[in-house]
This record gives sequence, C-alpha cells and structure tokens, in this order.
Amino acid sequence: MTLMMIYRPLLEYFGPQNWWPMQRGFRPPEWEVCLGAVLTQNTNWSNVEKALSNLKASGIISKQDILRLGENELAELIKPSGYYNQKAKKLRILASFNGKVTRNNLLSLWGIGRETADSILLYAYNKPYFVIDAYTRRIFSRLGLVQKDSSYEELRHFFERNIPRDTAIYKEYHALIVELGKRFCRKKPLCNECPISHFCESAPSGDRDECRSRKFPKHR
DNA sequence: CGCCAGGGCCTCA
DNA sequence: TGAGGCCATGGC
Repeated sequence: MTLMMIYRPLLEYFGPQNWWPMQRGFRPPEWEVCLGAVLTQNTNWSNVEKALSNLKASGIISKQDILRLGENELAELIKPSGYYNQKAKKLRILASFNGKVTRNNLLSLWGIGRETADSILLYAYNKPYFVIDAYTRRIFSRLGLVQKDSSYEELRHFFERNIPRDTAIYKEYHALIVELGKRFCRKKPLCNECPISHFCESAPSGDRDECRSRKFPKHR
C-alpha cells in the first residue's frame, strides 16, 4: 500500500477541495493565507470565516492595516475565532516580520509552530512542505502506516518521501485528509461509511482487505 | 449539557 | 522531549 493509493480514492470520493485556489496562474494573496493559517489554530474554519469577515467589513486586510490597529481592537474583531488575545498578538508579530520566508525564520516567530509554518510555506508560498495535523496523525496511525507517537518531523518526512514532490498534490492531499477526518475518521470513527476502510487496520474486519501487501515498513 | 475544532506556548519533570 | 495546563468561541 502506498500513500498515493490512498490519495486517489479520497480525491475521487470527495472531489478537489480547492482550499486556497491552486490553479495555474493564480496565487492567493500571501498575507490572506497567513491570516487564515494563524486564525484556524485549533479552531473550526467556520469560526475563522466570521473573524475574516469582521476584518474585511472593517477594511482591515493588509499587514499595515493589522499593525495600525491596537492589539485590543484587533482581538475584538477576531473574537469569533477563539483564543483571540493570543491570536491578536501572533498576527501582529507575523505582520511585522519582513525577513526571508524560510521554515526556520517562521518557526522563530512566537505563535508560529510547525503546522502553521508549513501551511504558510505550502499554501501561501507554494513550497513543498507537507502539512501534518491531528487528523493526519490519527488517520494514518489507524491505517497502520505510522506509529501514533511519531514526531511531527518524522511524519512530515514520511509523507514528503512517499509522495511526488508536487505542491498541487501536497495541497490537495492535506485538504482531503482534513475532510476525511471531519466526516469519517472522527474520534469515534464511522468505518462503515468510510471510503478507504478497506485499507484500514482499525476498521471492522468485514470492511477490510485481508490479503494486501505492505509496501512500507512500519514507521518508527 | 458536553464535546471538539485544520495548535502553540510555558512549565516542570 | 514529552506530558499537562492554559488559551476561548461557536456548532452540534
């Protein structure tokens, strides 16, 4: 079993997710992707949309707009996204960053951890970093392809080694993982309706392929 | 009402 | 280097 053998049925089942538009010739505004990447930390995207529409309704879009605003006023506008005091601080720090956009430079900023950094690098700057989140860890450990306690960097390298180095695929795959996690591979999984249960070690045995070759060694 | 969502930081071993 | 506590709103 390969990672692309899982990608294909997910794409067929859910269709292209089109998170941040990824067509040729179109780049989403980098700063707007950064806004979303911070606001969505441990938060439902529908709450992020409320925060983003508050910002837009107030004409607050650009980095300069964010920095012109006081931290408390910014916090008030992004309140629906939760953790609004922390996120207001994080956004001001990120908005004032003017250095070269590298992973290490992003990680050096307070409030930007591995997942947020990789989301920004991939979706805003089109750099081939695979984004790992809680769904990724849950889904692929249930599938039996990785260990539950693998570190972030171990998981990221595992995906980057086993997927074609194509940012369009990275973007789509991560979005599909999130969709599968929300719809089927929940904390209490809905294996009976899951489109990839036949690949899964954790699914009830009736839904599973009993005779399949394991192409990957268990990831440590 | 409880649970959880596209995390990250700090503290304390 | 990892577990646990903290940050917080809104939808179901």
